[in-house]
Amino acid sequence: MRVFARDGYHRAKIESVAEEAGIGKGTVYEYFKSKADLFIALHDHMLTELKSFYMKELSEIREPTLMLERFIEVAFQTFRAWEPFFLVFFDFWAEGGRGQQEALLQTQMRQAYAESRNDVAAIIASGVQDGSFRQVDPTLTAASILASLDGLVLQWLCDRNAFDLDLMCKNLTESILRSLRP
Amino acid sequence: MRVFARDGYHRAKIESVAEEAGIGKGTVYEYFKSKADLFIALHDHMLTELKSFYMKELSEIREPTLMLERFIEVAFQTFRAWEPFFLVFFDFWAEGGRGQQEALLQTQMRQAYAESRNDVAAIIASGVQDGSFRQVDPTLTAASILASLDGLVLQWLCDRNAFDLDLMCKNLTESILRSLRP
DNA sequence: TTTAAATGACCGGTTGGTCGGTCATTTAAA
DNA sequence: TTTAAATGACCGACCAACCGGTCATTTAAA
Repeated sequence: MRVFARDGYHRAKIESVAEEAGIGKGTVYEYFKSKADLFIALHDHMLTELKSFYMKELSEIREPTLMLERFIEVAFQTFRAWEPFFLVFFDFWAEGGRGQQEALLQTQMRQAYAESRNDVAAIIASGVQDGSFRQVDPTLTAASILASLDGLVLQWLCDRNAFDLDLMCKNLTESILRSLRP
Repeated sequence: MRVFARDGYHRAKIESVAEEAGIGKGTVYEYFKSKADLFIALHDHMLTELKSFYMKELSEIREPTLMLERFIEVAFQTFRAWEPFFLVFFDFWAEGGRGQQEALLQTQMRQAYAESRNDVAAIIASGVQDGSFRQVDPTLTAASILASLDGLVLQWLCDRNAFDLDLMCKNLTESILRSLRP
């Protein structure tokens, strides 16, 4: 993760990865078939890690509004705390977005996105159900909330002075909750 | 643009670019110092093109609400119409997001982002001024609107079946306008 | 002693960039 | 008007660096 984050997928050398891991280059190939395979494994691993973090932080909350609030808050926390993590996403997007090569990566990204949308959509739907939120399409709304978050990391990683993360978190939470008010 | 969109920056061969342009490989180097130089020139060109398109579509509108509505609509139009254009953005983000290499690209991306934020912020600010919108921080709000749009192209390009663009456009417009209502 | 893991020197394919040379067009001399 | 010189856009064969992946050898565990 550190090497891919620093150098990007294509510039990253297997030898650097080995070095960072404190092993020999050949040893990398004892565990991973190829560079692409290693990259995909990293993608898997990161998504699992991220998801389990969210689960832990949200597990005890039941109320839709609070859940959504907390979800956004946690997202912003991860931006700061797992910066290299998100830098690698640049490459996942670049590689997986283009179907041509790395079809497997694309498939996994689609699944992961779909899963995230469903998770968030479930929160929205329950809020619509119990009247906390107005009637909206849960999936579309979930997609656009995730999009805001993705777009903001992107913007922030490109220029850490673009905006203050805490202020942005407040601002975004308020906007989203207002847009969902019945 | 076509070659970079299809193959991605790193996989794209100068020879392919030359071929696509119907010229010899050596000729490319008569006009561009290096692959990176060509890429940066493309970035410049695309941003100019995009901006002039927005200007044309928005020039006659004065009312902030209508402007914002139209802005989002135009954004969604460009997603569909200029697909390869946005595919290249994957690589701009991946290359420019990492300061290490390609420092020039990063600088230009930061400027471009800042400029876009300012343009949108101006619309928001005028809406706040004339009472169409509630009191919000124009820059933060502009950043998050742009983020939504960026995030949505990303998601849509990764999986064109993720959601319907027209429905999403309607949904997002409504959400944003609601969140800005006084 | 046997087996398995680890290693890094090495190989070969790939590709960014170079360079000597060609040729159509323009300039200007005759 | 004709001819010759000058120009520079264009070309692609070639070079050298780089790096993913292999494998014969070493190390160490069982």
